[in-house]
Amino acid sequence: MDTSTPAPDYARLRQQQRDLAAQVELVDAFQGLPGRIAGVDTGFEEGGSITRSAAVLLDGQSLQPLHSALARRPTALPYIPGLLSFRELPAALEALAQLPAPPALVMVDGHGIAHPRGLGIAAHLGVLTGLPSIGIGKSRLVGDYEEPGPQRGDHSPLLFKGRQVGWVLRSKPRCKPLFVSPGHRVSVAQCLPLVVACLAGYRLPEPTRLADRLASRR
DNA sequence: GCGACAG
DNA sequence: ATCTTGTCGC
Repeated sequence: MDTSTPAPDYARLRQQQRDLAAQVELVDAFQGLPGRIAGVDTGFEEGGSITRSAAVLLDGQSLQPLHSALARRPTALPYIPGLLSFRELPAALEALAQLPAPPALVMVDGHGIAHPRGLGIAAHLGVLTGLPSIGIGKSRLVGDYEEPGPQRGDHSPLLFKGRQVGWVLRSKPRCKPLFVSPGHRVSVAQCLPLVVACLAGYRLPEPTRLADRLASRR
């Protein structure tokens, strides 16, 4: 008999993204710096057959890690640009749910609304959990922009289909810029200062940097 | 048809 | 994302 998994219906997944994108809220759910911030990132083991997600909870003021969690799952889908969230979200949500306390904001490695259909992994995670979220991409998926200045903090708007979907941020001198976009319940204007406030001398903001260490390296 | 394309 | 050590430059 055939024990293989049925072929994923990519057209269905894309339609699901359009439906969920309609639920994204780009209005700030809080003011100032949240007391607890979570960072989420995903890596792979065994040549890609195992998906490994990490979630780290940090104190929003000191940026010190309070707790961390790991989740492993058999990889269900291949990597397809634009459909990344369906591949990484199952494990990422599991890791996030293992944290002892819910964060007031989640920073995810990947894009927010800077996506072909407005639902990058950070936006997808935000809509499913109801939590405010921000996407931190390390390279461009969609949008046009001017190269930001060389100083830490220099930035320029990321434009897509006639509107601003995020920012391109020089988080560290001599390093490639970061692509910052809101996920859910955070405004385009506020996602930038929130990420800048989490920078601690590295290219990636602390939440995502710490989650990356657990999901990939160590 | 051709080029682009998160992790 | 992952396979992989040392090495050049700031």
